[in-house]
Amino acid sequence: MWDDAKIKDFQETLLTWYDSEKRDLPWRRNHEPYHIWVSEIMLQQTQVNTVIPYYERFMDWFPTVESFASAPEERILKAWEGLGYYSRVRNMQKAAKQVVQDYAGQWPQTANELQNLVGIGPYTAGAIASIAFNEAVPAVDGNAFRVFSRLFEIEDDIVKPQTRVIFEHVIQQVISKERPGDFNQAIMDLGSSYMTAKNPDPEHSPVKRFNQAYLDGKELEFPVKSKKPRPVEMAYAALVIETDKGFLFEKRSSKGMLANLLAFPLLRVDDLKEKPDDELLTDELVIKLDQWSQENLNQPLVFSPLEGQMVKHTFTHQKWLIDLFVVKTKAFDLSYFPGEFILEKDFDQIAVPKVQQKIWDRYLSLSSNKF
DNA sequence: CAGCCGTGGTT
DNA sequence: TAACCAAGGCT
Repeated sequence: MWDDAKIKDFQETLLTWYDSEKRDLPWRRNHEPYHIWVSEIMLQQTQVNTVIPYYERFMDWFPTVESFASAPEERILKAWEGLGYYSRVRNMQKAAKQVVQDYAGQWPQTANELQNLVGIGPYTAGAIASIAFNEAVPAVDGNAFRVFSRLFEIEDDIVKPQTRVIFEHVIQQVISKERPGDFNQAIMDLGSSYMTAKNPDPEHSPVKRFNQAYLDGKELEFPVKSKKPRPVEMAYAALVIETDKGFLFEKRSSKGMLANLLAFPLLRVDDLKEKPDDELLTDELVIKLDQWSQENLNQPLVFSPLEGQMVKHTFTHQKWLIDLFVVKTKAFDLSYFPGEFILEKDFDQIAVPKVQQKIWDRYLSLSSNKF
């Protein structure tokens, strides 16, 4: 471990660099906890350039924590459309209601208390506490893992949850007690510029003389990170049911993929083998779908396979292979089905996940090709 | 703890 | 293309 003089040297070197080179980001205009919070949740597993336009629009739509807490669910989901990990925004609204009701609109000011809010874990609590309230606590994200594993040649696997605690202890030793928020943000800027995962530039880094891994010629050996398994392939049938009142959307279950979002009904067909030409066995499947419609919609629909290439969509853990089946019919009673008919002109009012957009695009191209 | 939860960009 | 990466948290 470094001695006090080296720690002081590191802090001054880092913060001097940060003062002159820090990125101009919309959530760095002030230290409002609401602003910091929104940006930190958006930035979870999401790149800065992706977040910026979402952040600007979010603040336009929901200028205060009170306005966000009272917004309709469809509106907050729409604000999140395309960002992914949709439970983040639903948890955000729960947390906002906690702040408004349990804390009378006054945010808790320590990392420990902040973790009582839904969706705020160790990293986000540290980030908000240090940036908004100047508490000298670490904020261990992917950048911090990358930067400090290299500086100290820490070989623990960063995929393992307990490794975070090791890094917190190290960072607690070197963090600036005067400017903890700037210190944590400087580490993030460093991790996304000179100390990136794949093409780092340690030679020109402001902290290169503190970078033991670089000095030893082992920059790319850190951080140590075990590999994740490849996505599991799953076959689906997507049902495009068009009526005089609009297309049928299903409100998805509150658990699992794309929870609570609206989408065309999707049926797992994992017991059916794919044909070599990349299609499901449609004859068998059409019969199953007809049965499904009778049992779930109380409506004897007869589906037709929409011939053409299947839709493929890869998530972190799953790869979906989707064939389309269509039927045009008269609107029917939806009392026993969790869903609704939506006219095409109203599609832009609801939040749809990427895979749903792909299915719609494929439907449009295939059905227009017929004529 | 290990598995789950989206999307867009890069190589 | 497949694999990996990006300001993680929940169960």
